[in-house]
Amino acid sequence: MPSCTKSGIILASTDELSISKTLDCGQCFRWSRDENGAYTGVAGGRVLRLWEENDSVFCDAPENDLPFWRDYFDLDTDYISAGAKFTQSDYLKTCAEFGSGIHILRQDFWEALCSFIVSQCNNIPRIKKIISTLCGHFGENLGEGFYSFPEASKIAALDESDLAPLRCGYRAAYILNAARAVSEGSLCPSMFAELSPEEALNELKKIHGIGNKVASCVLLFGLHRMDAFPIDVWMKRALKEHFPRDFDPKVLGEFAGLAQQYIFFYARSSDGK
DNA sequence: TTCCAGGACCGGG
DNA sequence: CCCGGTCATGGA
Repeated sequence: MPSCTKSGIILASTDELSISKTLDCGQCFRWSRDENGAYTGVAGGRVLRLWEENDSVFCDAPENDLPFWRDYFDLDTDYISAGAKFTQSDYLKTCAEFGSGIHILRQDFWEALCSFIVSQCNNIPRIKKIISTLCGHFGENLGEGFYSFPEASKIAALDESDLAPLRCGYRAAYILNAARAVSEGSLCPSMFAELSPEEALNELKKIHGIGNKVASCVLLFGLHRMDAFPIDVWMKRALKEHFPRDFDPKVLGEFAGLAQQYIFFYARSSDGK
């Protein structure tokens, strides 16, 4: 992509970070790939374009935003070492190898919360479509067709009829409910700092519309609690087929959530998505 | 037409 | 604690 390189700066090596795996593994819903393999998306009210070239990941971020994107892509965590610990079975090793280059993004808490409410009993293309519509209707216009993820306070002020264009069905009430909790401050990221994994899970599940799975996703993707282990229909199938009946994710250690993402990505990929 | 998708809630056993 | 029904929507 010669047109990209003129203003590109290096974000990471392709050994550290695979942008295609990281952005298409199902943890985020606001990135899209163009015909050249470059990705464009929005996070933190910023638009970013990034691509791989000559064993490096380039991006078009302004210099001032580099710290933000380094944090977002979690570039200060050693994923190569973390992934190398998953040697408990050949299947797990296969998944870890297949998913090498995946990073767990440090996404915004409210965005992850809202996105994974939308995700329930839904498929990924439609989740993306609903979130795109949500941002287009209620986010800030960032130019060139991009919109920020709307603040919780903005959504909290709406009612169900305002969310009708999303076509998200019964999830609309859940979105409003969560938005109000975040907006009022009864639910905020800092309140989880001192909580054990179980306590944090239970705190999130107090919100009507958030159960075990969505809460686990919020912990992993919105609070970067790497031990969280979301189990959806794909994970249930994989666990049933490749793990003992009494399998406890705790045996996978502090990065169990990364293992979960390797397994999820492998299961979906080998099924043709 | 029926089944499925990164589920959750509710009632009853 | 586990079970089945129900909750919208759209694509296969």
